[in-house]
Amino acid sequence: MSSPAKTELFERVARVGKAMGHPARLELLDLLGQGECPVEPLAAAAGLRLSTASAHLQVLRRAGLVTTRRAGTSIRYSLAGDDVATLYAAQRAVAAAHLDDLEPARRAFLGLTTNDPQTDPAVQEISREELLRRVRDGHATVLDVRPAREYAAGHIPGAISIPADELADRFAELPTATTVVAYCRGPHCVLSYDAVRLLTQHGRNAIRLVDGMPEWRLSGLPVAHDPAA
Amino acid sequence: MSSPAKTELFERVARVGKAMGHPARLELLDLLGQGECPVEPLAAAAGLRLSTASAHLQVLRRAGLVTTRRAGTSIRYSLAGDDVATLYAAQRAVAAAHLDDLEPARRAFLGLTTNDPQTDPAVQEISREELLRRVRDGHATVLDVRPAREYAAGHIPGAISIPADELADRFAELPTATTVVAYCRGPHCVLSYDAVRLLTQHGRNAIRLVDGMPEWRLSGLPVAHDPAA
DNA sequence: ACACTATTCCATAGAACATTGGAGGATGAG
DNA sequence: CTCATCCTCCAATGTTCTATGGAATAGTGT
Repeated sequence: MSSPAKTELFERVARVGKAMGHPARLELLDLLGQGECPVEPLAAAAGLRLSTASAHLQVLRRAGLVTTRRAGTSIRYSLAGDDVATLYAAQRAVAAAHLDDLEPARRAFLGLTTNDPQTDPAVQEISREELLRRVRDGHATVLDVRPAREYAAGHIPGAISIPADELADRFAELPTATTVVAYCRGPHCVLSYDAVRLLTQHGRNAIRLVDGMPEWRLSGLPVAHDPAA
Repeated sequence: MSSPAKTELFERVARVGKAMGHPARLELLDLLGQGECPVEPLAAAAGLRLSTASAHLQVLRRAGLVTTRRAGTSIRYSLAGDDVATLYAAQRAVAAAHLDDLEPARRAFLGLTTNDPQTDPAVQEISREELLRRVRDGHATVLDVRPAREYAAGHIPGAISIPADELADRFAELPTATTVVAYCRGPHCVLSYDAVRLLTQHGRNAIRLVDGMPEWRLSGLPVAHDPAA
């Protein structure tokens, strides 16, 4: 009954799902959502061997989710389009809505203690609109705690870049009069949570922007690019 | 470097992708997009053995994509929410946009000959808005060619139900003065293509509605439900 | 042309997945 | 109570996927 042509058609669509069906590949998509990147830094950030990361990237490429471009001696991977970032966000949303054990895992990973991010004593969040309001009124300093490469690939206009692992040594660069609004890669990135906790422990007013850079961009808000390659 | 908590978090999200990474499961999602349904008709429609279909449905259920409800002696499966239908549509869109061999496979399955559905001599399509306009002006008869069960679970208001396999015997029920606009399950369903070709061969004015029932519903347009269970 | 570097390819072993037929469970009908 | 129906669960098989370390490759810069 099942025609081969039908199976073949659904198999094509399934290739996309299959590619998004492995934790390592989802993490690579998460990282690529920040901007194009060579293989080696991707592997390092995801905690993968180089050959493993390369193999996963091939799967993503064959599924049409990422593309490559040669830049000098290295090969830069990037998402094949905004629709891929949107698909990834939709999958996260479905998982969050219908899987009972996702939110506990998320809280465990991010170091959250209470159920509601709005009432967590350690890390509170504001919306993108609220951030824009506070910046306009001069009450907020926007802090990008992602690695320098990702900041360079695109960041919120006016944001200061202090990668999370340098934050403890670079407090001085942050003004004390305003609230610091930290952001990072997105809802599954620990960097801004750690940053807000660190700043708060040192008596600063610090808060987190909901989501991260890809969601900012997908919302149609402006993105600043570093002129440096 | 890769924390177990991080892998665990991404694994949860990957479960959704993995569930959408098999052609049979995508077809089941496609069918469930028409409305809730017991296992046996699903298996029959997808061309699967009962135990195979059941196993796939368990995977979908564990991934949070479908839910079950007991109705007498049978168990009705349905999509866990509109977000699942949206995710499925997004995955189809990404596959269509970035996979070179999807469109050929689609055309082969649906029996299309030219690249552009608007110029295909056999099957032309109109938008949902155009359908509404024509119906309002009395120039169109809407025809639902899906199985009776799916029509009963939700259909375009005013549509006539003639399942595709009965169409050849039931021409008489269709008015001759208006154009027949046939619709079915969606862009990966062959029923309305076959129906339009059949009607056209018999000298009727027939045309296809773009996409199908789930996309109509997700567009926020009204859906009529059969009072019968 | 040379060597260098970033990345892919390869072979393999182990893990996860899909299919199948049949046994087992729950529900409603008689 | 027993039967019939509908579905799930199970165990076994074959298939596909993943990780790994090392070899191979392909552009680049000198």
